[in-house]
Amino acid sequence: MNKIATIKDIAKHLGISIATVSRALGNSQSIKPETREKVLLAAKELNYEPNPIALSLKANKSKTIGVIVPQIANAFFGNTIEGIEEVVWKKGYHIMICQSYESLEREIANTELLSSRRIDGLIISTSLESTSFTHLQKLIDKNIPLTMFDRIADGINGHKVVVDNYEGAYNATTHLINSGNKNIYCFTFDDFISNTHERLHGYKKALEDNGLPFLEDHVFFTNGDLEPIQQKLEALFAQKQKPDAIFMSTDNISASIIIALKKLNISVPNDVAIAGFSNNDLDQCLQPALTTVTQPCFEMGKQAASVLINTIENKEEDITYQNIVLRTTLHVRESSQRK
Amino acid sequence: MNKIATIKDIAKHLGISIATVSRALGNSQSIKPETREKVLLAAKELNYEPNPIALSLKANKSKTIGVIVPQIANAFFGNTIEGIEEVVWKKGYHIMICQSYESLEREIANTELLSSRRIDGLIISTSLESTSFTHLQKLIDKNIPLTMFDRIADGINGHKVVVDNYEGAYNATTHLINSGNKNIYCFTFDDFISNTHERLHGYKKALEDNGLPFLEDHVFFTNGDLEPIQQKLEALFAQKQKPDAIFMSTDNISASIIIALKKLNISVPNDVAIAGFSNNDLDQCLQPALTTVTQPCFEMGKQAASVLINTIENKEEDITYQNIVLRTTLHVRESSQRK
DNA sequence: TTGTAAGCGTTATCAT
DNA sequence: ATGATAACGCTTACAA
Repeated sequence: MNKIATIKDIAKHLGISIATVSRALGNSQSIKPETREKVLLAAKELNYEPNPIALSLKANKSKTIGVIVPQIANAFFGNTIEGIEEVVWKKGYHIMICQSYESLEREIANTELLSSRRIDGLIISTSLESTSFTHLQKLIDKNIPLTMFDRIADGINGHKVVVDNYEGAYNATTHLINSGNKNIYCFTFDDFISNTHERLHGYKKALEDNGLPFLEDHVFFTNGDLEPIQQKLEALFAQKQKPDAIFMSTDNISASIIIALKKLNISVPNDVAIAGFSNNDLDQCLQPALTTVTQPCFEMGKQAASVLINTIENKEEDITYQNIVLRTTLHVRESSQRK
Repeated sequence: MNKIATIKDIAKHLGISIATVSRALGNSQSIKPETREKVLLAAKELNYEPNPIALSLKANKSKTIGVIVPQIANAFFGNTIEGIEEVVWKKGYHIMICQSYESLEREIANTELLSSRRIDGLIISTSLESTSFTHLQKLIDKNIPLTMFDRIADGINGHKVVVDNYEGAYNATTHLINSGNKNIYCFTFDDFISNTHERLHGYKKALEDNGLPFLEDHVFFTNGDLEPIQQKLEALFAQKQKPDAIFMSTDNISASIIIALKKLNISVPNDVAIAGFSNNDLDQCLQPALTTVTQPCFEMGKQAASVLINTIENKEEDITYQNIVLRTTLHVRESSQRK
């Protein structure tokens, strides 16, 4: 059993003071080169590793950034976290990841836990249940800086990193229209969460700009669960006036729609054209007829972490919160032209 | 700006000693109930939150468990981490997640970083490059307990949580044989990594038990990248003696094979039957002809965390390392019967 | 029942 | 250039 040495051990070993050891190990000028040499050597010999916990206590900084996402196993968030990590490790920080599982209650619990763990900052994508944000406000009151990404809280002071959801939805819908579709449905989550709100807006505007009517009953609100989506599709395709196309507002919804269409034996794009937000590699590969709007998750994570760490390290200055908007990419894999 | 109070603040506020506050806040018996009341009240008023960093320094425990996996965004590891988290948070610990990206170098760097961060234990699934495990041995020498899961290092002292890879492979291969297939290929990673080693073994044994020959050239070693897999398949199906079926040894390989077959216009199960390891929901849904061996990721994570925390909290006793083997599930979605 | 003080590992402010 | 000491927040003998 190899106990990790402390500066105290080194001091004792060398018969000098701990202060001198500390200076030798740090960047201090006021240290005789030879002493430094000696200390460095002893440190290596004794297996010294600085104790970050002691440093944290001293500096009142944890060098830890909290991350709260709905679910890691979701590819979108998984990839974003990779981006966060890339930046964070490089800057000597580490991350503590929590999952809200789309529950506001757990999100609040996580926020409090992270705060009590003395994180230096928080990166969050709020849960679908989160309509009130007092837990985030509390954090800000404690002077813990914040980056929100993807799903953001408008009234809250913090960095905001999002993609241009409006544009993505607009482009996808426009693509469907240009492919000759007129009777276009929208499957989305709701009109309150920041990102789906914008996407619904993009869908509407694309219709309008192309002289197509926006019909309330063409918007179906869903959390992405397969069952209700399948039922809704079944009902829609039982009508005499069937959908030409569907704009899918989220990852989950896209996945469920693809599966449901398969189960219902509705062929894409022969029976219906589909386009929408999706970051899942597999359905890109398996569905050549699917046009997807993909988000730069990795880049998003990098930006989110980058602005946050900047703020953390320059706390003395006035904080100016960044509003970063990234572009989505429209992947057209095969014409969705109706026959 | 709401500074978080310390016990010192409370003591000053109440005009009593720090020690008394500490006792009131803890489980000490030797404290007058009224004093405790007073302290608790003041703590609430002043916004007191215990500082885990100070506690760590005192107790020489970080209440932190390190987790190293190849990649979070991979559904298998994402789900496992969810299981780990479930247990860990409940026990008052938290996790620090690192990714090796299948690189031994990064795995070593991560191990050292986590160790210097004073983790209380490590949960790891080693990278595909990891054939030497001195970095893990170093950890054990530092008395940091270890759980390995999925991909394990045989010679290393630590808990091991795996699925019955042999059985899973045996069942999948047997299923292919029972469906009337004789000329069965195996696509696998290698014969050294613990899990794929066992899977190859299961494949062989199933052939043997059914009186089929094992042919070296029927085993294709691949890291799961699409390109080489597609080329190999193209070559195989250009032969006069085409494959009847393919046993796929890993998640990635399964995904790439499905995509490649699609691109090559080889139909499943008409042209070829396939079965293998896969934990991706999507391909389960999209490929009714695919028979999959799924692993209980979530359960695996729970077990991994559970045995580790037990060891951490009972360090005084002799450590007995657990060897936990979970069962896989064979999902047969449609007969892979050859026509 | 309460207070005093040492200690966890480190840095920083004094002196020397 | 170096040493002694206080401080970070907390727990815990030891004294009172």
